[in-house]
Order: sequence, then structure tokens, then C-alpha cells
Amino acid sequence: MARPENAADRPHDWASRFCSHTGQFPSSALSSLPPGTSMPAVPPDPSPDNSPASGTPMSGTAAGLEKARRDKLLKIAALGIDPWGSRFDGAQPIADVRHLGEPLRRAEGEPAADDGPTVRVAGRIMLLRSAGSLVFISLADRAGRIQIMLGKKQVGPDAWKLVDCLDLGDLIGIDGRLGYSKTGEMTVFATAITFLTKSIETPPDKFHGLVDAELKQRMRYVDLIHGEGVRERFIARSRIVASVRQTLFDRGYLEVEGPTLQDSAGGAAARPFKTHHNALDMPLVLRIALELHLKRLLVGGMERVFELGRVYRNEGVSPRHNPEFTMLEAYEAYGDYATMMDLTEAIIRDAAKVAGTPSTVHWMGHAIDLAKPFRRATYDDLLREVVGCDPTDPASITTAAAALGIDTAGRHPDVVKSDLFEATCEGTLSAPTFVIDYPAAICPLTKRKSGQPHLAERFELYVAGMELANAYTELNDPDLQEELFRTQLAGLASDESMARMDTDFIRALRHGMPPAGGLGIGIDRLVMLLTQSASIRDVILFPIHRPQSEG
RNA sequence: GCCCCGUUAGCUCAAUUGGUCAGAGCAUCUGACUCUUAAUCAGAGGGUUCCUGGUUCGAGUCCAGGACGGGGCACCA
Repeated sequence: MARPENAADRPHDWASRFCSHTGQFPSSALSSLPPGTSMPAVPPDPSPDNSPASGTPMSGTAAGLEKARRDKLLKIAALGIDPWGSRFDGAQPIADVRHLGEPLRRAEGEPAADDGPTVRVAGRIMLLRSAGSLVFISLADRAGRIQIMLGKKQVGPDAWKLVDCLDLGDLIGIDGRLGYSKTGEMTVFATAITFLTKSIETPPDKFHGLVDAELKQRMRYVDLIHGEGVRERFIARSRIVASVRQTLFDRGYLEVEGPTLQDSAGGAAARPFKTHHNALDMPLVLRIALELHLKRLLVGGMERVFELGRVYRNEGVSPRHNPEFTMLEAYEAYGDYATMMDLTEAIIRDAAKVAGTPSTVHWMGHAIDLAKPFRRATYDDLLREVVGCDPTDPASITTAAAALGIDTAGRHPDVVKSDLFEATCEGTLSAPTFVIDYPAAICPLTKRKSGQPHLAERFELYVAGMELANAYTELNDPDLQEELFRTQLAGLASDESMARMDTDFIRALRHGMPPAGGLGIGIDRLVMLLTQSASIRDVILFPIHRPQSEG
């Protein structure tokens, strides 16, 4: 959609009401914008409601802060400039401009140099220092910051009226010569300024930014502007997600999208969110896992598929849990869980590279070496090592569990064993560790180990005591799968079990699902690790919150 | 759902045992300044101390209930 060439095409906007096409002073030779119509020789008196005198009783209140900015907005409009700006072509990324300026570097004490190449930049005013008829601005765009110098003589009296109306947080475009100030700071010496958008809200403390975790999350837009490393963290997240996709594409995987609205939430043990479809008048639940539909696609001949998307679990929030989170699941025909261990390591290593993660990550009090091959240890070996019990003897497990106050009465021995493992072993798994060969009874979707039907070919990857990935050799025997769906484990409530009958899934298996490895990775937790973030809410742009109370 | 902790100006933070304690910096406004760097200097204004009650001569401070957040537990293979 092209920008309107004539202000008359935009009868309702600010510029058309003030007889100018652009907000730029002066009409720079560099400008890619059409030349403006004649500017009023003397702009109308720029103060509809003249600036308050010293001591006006609201100059520091929230309303007073806003009024000061709105007064400047009206002054800008009175200058014939649209305070909400318009298309601005040809701005160079500030990071590129800085690169351009490096060879011109001058030491502090040398005379200022303002004769470098001509550049055009656009961004937000982060700092603004006025020294009378000279203003220094720190301008930030998506990937960098650079100092701008605006001089009254250099830009001319008309543009200077606009400079008087600038506030922290405003968006402007600058044309100028690249050079260095007297103190050796790389600087764009402005020859023209284009006003792009007024900011009506007061920015946070310019040194500390937002500190309050609640404000940072509710007003992420402010946190992204002012928070130290915040934008970089979410850029890293974007790159990690792209890298995960690329690693899978490189191995011949197809990305697919399964249904998020389902009539039964399968594939994991979690309570779903419930909703309702009006036209069909049917209850629906939001998905809690991607698994069962991706396996249907294995049956359909999509031999390597993955989905990277949101799942929803109606459970508590914690520094490691958000009710909606991003999950990767990948399935590879003719592979098994060992195949998926190799894939998991590749995904994490590739992602660490693009995220700029150091090879040794210091996170949550652990020093984690991501470069060396991840340890592989069996579930039973870890129990023997950490607890000192005999994992093959139910009596020994029960005794050890009871000693820790774990409820054992009437519960399946494998469920007790699972509780014991969580209570004792998980926290010890600091270095990346594939825990392999789980008790079969707690793995209703997993193939049993050949000749050892009490063990399931499953692994979970733990890093810093936190579960990061979960994978199995997929169960493809439809009769056994149906039986496991029917079996309710003793001691588990129905909504705590993942054994939920799905007859269509059984029918799919009856058509023949290839032997396969399947993998799930919690993307948010992976981003936490790779960006060394302590809370999942630091890597989710808009984590869940209760509504903000009124007044 | 349970336990502990927190909430003071737009933002970041002070305020002794309940007693001139409503304070600072940034931001805002006025003035000075053509090389500043969280600019500086001079001046001014800005408060429902989260809310509702209670105790007290007196509450930001103590008590009860509520709201929101942080941490832990439960939940979550």
C-alpha cells in the first residue's frame, strides 16, 4: 500500500490541517519524500494553551506530566507538522551506521569532525541533553544507539522550533553527517529533523528503567524500550525458535499444525482449559500436548514431522510454569529414543550458537557445560546412586519412599517410585543428563524395552535440576495401546492420568504406525537456559496476570 | 487452594521504638549554557503512603479483612 502522495488524500490527519506534507525541516536534498508545499513563513503562534509558569500546581502530577507533552504536541501541529508522522524511507540501521563510523574514529581532545558520510537514521529519543542552542540526543533503533547533535545554527530557526518540542520517548528521523564530537563520541551532526511520533506517556527512570517485575510484564512495551538486555533476550528467543526449525528442516522434517481445539485433551497428564463452540453447541478443550495428532501423521506417511506451538495446561504458575507455553514435538519414523537423544543435543547446541550462549552457562547456581556430550544414566542407576535403594525391589522402594514421607498406601509401585525419583534424584541432575528407561507403568504411550516389559524406552533431559525434554520410542502396537488407555493406574485420579481413551487414535495405529522416536522440548525453558533467565516470565513476552485492580 | 514476604510522587528508592517524617534522585515546569555523556547550575511545583475497617491523644509504621505481585508448597509423567 503506497503512501498517499497528496495530503488531500488524507483529509483527517494532522498534516492536512496544517498545509504541509512532511514534518521535515528543512527540505533536505537527501529526502526521499516529495517536496512539501509552502510552509507558513511565520508559523502560527504555537501555544494554544500557553506553557505553565513556574509553580503551576500540577506540573509534577501524572496529569501535569501528560499535559506538558500534549502542549508540545499541539505546538508541533501548529508548526504544520503531523505529530503522528508518516512513512520515512531510507533510514539505515544504527548498527550499520556505527560500523560506518568506526574507521573515522577520533580521540578525545581532537577537534570535532562533522564531515563524514551523510546518513539517515530513525528511532526513539532515549536521552536528551540541552546546552542552550545545542541539543544532544541518544537515539535508539531496534539494534543500536547513536548520539545526535542538533544545533540551532546548523538546522535553522524553523527546525529549532520543533527541537524545542522534543521529549524523551518521541520518535524522530535524522539526516546528517557522521562524525565525532569533541569528547570522541560518534555523533550524527543533524542537518534535518523529521518528526515521526509523539509520546504522551512519561518514560520510566532513565537510568534504572522499570524494575518492578509486575510493571515490566504488564507493560512489556516499556520494558522492551528501557530494560537492560530485555530486547536482546527476546531477540535471542526469536533466533532460538528459528534455529530449532532450521535444525529440523535440515534433517528433512516437515512442520505441521494440529488442532488446538479438541474434544478430548490427550498426550499428557494435565487438566485442560474448557471452552465451548456456540454454533456447534459442543464443549471443547484446549490441547495439552501435540502428540496424538502428530502420530496420526506418521501413520499418514509424513515420516518426519514436527509442530512448534502453544499448549495450554490448567495448572499453577511458578518460575517454571505458565498456563500457556510453547512446545516442540518432533517424530521420526524408523528412529527410537536414542535417535531423539542425538537430535535433542543437536537442537540445543545449534540454538545455543545463535543465541550467543557461552559454552559454560552459569544459571540458577549451576555451571553447565553445553559443549560436551550429555550424560546418559538409567532411572534405576540414579535411584541406586542417590537413594541407595534397590530399584528392582518394590519393598526397598516403599521403605525409602516412606522414610521421606511419600504416601505409599494403595498406590501403584511405579507411581511411588516416580515420586521417590522426583523427591531425590531430580535436584541432583545439574549437568545435562538424559535419564533413560522409565518404569513402564507411568508411560502409557511408550514402547516397552525388548525383553524387559517393566521398562519403557523413554528419556527425560534434565539440566540444572529442571526437566527440559521428554522423549520415547513410540508405542505402535494398537492392541497394547488400547489396553493401556483402559488401565487406570491405582492412586491416580482420572484427570491426572494420561490414559484417556482415544478410539480414533487406536484406529490410526491399527492402520500401521512405523516404529518411531518422538521428542518434546519445552521451548520456554530452553530459552531460559540459553539466556540465563531465572523465571519463565522473563522469556514470555506477555505472561498471565490477573486483571489490574481499578484504583 | 495453602504458607511467607512486598506495595510510599509518573519511575527508582528513603523515613529509628507509633510522635514536624511525607523525603531524595530521575522525570516535569521556569531561567542560564553551541561539545554534552544518567550533562551541569539556580529556582518551582508534584502524595488517597494499594484499598476498607479497627486500636491509639497520635498510624507510612500496630491489628483484621480484601486487591495485586514475588517466593515456596500443592497441582503439573
